[in-house]
Amino acid sequence: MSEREDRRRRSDAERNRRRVLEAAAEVFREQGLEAPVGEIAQRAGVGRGTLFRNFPSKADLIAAILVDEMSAAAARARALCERPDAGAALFEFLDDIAGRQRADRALFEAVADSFLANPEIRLAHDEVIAALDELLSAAKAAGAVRADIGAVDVLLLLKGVCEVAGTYGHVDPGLVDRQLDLVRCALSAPAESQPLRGRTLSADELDPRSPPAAHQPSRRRRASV
Amino acid sequence: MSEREDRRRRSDAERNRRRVLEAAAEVFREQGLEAPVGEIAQRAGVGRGTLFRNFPSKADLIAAILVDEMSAAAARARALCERPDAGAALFEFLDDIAGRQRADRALFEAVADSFLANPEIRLAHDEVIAALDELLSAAKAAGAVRADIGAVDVLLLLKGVCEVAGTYGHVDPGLVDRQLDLVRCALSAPAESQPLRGRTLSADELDPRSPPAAHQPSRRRRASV
DNA sequence: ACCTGAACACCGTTCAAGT
DNA sequence: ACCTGAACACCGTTCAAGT
Repeated sequence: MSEREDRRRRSDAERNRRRVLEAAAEVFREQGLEAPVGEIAQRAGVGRGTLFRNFPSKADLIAAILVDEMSAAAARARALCERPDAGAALFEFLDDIAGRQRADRALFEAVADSFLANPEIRLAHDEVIAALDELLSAAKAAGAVRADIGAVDVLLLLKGVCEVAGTYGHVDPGLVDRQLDLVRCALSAPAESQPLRGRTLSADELDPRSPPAAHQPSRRRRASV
Repeated sequence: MSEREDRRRRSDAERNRRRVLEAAAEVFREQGLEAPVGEIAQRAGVGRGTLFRNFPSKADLIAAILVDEMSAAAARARALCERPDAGAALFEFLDDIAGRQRADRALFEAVADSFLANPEIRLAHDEVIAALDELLSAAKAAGAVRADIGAVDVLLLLKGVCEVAGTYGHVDPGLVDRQLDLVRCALSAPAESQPLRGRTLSADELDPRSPPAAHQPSRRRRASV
């Protein structure tokens, strides 16, 4: 409770931390994740040592940015849940994410590596899945989406499109829209016509460290439907 | 024509080149593309200089492997064209590629970077597109696939699934099958129900260096239908 | 407490010296 | 001609020395 004296120094450090985060987001957006940390530190106006004091490794820095962007995405998804047309809301979310990926090479590039290790990423990821699940449930209820898929299925399809968007999005922007339309076809196809192999996974089961899946949901996290 | 004397020396060099290629494919398959070239040279039993004599850069080495695998994939696709059930043949090709990606992390990881620059990759890529186009035309004629998509559309969907397979394929193998089933739904959905935005691209238009697309096919390369 | 930049380790690439 | 490994450049990370 008595942290009055610390404030001054901490605020300096906190300011540096924020500067590094902003510079990193900027540099990664422009150059991709291979950009050297030296440039980030330079643009943030701090020494390299300060960068590593706040983020023990480059991967941690990337993860921190990813957490921010995932939380923001989850918030946007929750906002879309208010929309009257649930089907349109879901597809608008997919368009939204893919559009951002087109402007920011680094966005989904980061998803590949970091997931497993970082617990903060896990939390943000769960948040995204929960919001997407809500959107999806409403879209199913509205008859806009087939009943036999889950939020993880949708997220993986989206990841695929974003990966393509990162590679070819700058060649022809319409290409991403087209891929998304195809995903839409897959999601709205009648479930009876072509049953899917396997089953939808829970967010937990995507974590490689989790045991082979006991097949029983351990704790029900209900999305307010 | 008079290359008798050279043969002896060349055969040594050629053997080294092949050893490097084999070692590289092995190492990349096991460790991904970030594996150090030093280990490749060591496993091939040559000095690092020899590796760089045959492949001016690590990217060139990766490209060489990719060309081999793409040519092989194109050959398999052409073989599938003989099948009586054209729809099944197309989807078997998709399963085949995705299955290989699951076993070899590096396979599609390489696609992202190298395409643009390397002309040999362009040739192999065109070969894949041509074979896929043939499979696709037959599947359309058989009524198994909608008429309004092209080979590039299919390839990009496949790339998306393979990207996911590379990241999560080891968590649950069935996940990849499921994603492929969803792609299948997208491909076999009736074209009338949900028209796609944009238009399908030609292989040339995927090349970022090619001009903004004159919209007129410069040279008709007919696939023997 | 926090900051800094010199120093270290690692990896892709080059090249002088060998045969 | 081709091979080799020492040497170089670059980048992530650490740490002794500053304030």
